[in-house]
Amino acid sequence: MTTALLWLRNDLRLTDNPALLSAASHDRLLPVFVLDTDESPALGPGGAARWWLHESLAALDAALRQRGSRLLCVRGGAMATLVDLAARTGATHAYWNRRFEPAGAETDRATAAALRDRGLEVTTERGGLLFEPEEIQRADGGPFKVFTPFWKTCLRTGLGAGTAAPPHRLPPPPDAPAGPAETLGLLPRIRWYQGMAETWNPGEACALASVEAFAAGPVGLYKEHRDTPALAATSRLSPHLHFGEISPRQVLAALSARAEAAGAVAGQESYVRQLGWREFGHHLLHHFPETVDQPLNPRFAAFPWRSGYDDDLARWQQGQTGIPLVDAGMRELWHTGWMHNRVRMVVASFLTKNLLIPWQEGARWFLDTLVDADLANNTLGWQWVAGSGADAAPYFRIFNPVLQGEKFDPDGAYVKRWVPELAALPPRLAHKPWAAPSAEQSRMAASGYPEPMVDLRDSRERALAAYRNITG
DNA sequence: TGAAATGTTGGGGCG
DNA sequence: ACGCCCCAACATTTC
Repeated sequence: MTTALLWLRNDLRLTDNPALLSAASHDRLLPVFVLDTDESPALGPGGAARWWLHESLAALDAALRQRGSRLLCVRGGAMATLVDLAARTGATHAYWNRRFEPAGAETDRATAAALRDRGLEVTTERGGLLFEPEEIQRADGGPFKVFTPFWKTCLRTGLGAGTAAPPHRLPPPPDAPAGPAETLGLLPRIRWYQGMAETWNPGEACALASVEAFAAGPVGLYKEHRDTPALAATSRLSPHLHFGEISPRQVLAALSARAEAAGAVAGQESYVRQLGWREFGHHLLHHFPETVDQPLNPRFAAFPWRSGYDDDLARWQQGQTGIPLVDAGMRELWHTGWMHNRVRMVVASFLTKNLLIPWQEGARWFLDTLVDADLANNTLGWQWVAGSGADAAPYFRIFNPVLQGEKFDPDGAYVKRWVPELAALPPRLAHKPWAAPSAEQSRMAASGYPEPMVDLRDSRERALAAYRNITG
């Protein structure tokens, strides 16, 4: 008689889950999720992600129950919890899929050692990346810092194929206390997540439905429409991927299954390249863990960020900057827990360049408000925009939110959706309400829409001057 | 996965 | 017909 612990973390799915498949060969199986109280709160799930996590765990529990199993959710130190559960259930084996965030990987090493000390056989399986961070290296063995050669190496290595079907039936759980998702206390008392609940359906079943829907149509126009935030042209898979409700291998498989029907080679390539950025983010975080809050480029340690910016930071967070595209993005984020990627770049550029507020503040806000809050992707994105990271945009690449708006939201549909104060403006003026006739301006002022908090030209010049400070 | 300034070219209006 | 100027359109450079 053997009993296995299956430690689930960012792999909340039954399909293509290597650890689950291996663990299912035992007589008894206890799937467990631990909300790790030893983890630094800054690295744990933020508010929006906690809502998602709750829903996803509940969905996973339901799916497990259909197969004769169930999920145990526990709050506590991860290592102590697993050691305790092993003792209480007489577990002989433990399984999990590897994860790659520095703190998590360290916890995993310590936990594996502790369980092995107590006589368990511990097996870790391939995690939710196409390539584990050490699998891709430069010819000299070092890590990549530039995306294109990284991605070429990935493509040359081969993206792999084949995903595992979910088991029909799972071994029954050993005697153990019940622990539904509610015991984790992830949901806030105030129902601020209403907008998220209206926008998203967490859980594996919905992840699978989303990828099928995307593969069946929108991916064909992805290359053309991916930068148009008013359209539903992107996959919206980021939170599903973050929690591992679907693996990137499954995404690739779904795309290639539909490839000929959709006739969408260019769109697919362009989309798969985005999965490549996800791989690259994890590669970088693994090799440069300090970049979570330190600039990868050491020159930026001396950057003259402003101080005493709390009020300005709050206006950015609340979508009250007076710049339509920035405010629309920040309000979309607050309401839905998500923001279109083109707009993420614009709001990030505005915070770091036009407001000279450290990118770490923006990164922290995103981690707290995004349902797809992912340490690797978020760190890469913010350092990229700030110009301090790997393969970064040169610092002087400063987005002009008016031009970006006119280019990617030409009729103003996106900004009007999230900033209703702008509804009456003609498309020509939707991204620069300050140029509207004065009667229209006073109407907007009455609706509460603010004047721009900075002059875009002056603040651009100020940013360039600050940049010259550190480049000498 | 930038924007703005500066340079170049060529068509057309006009004396 | 010709030269001149203007300026849009595009290309290049700079930040």
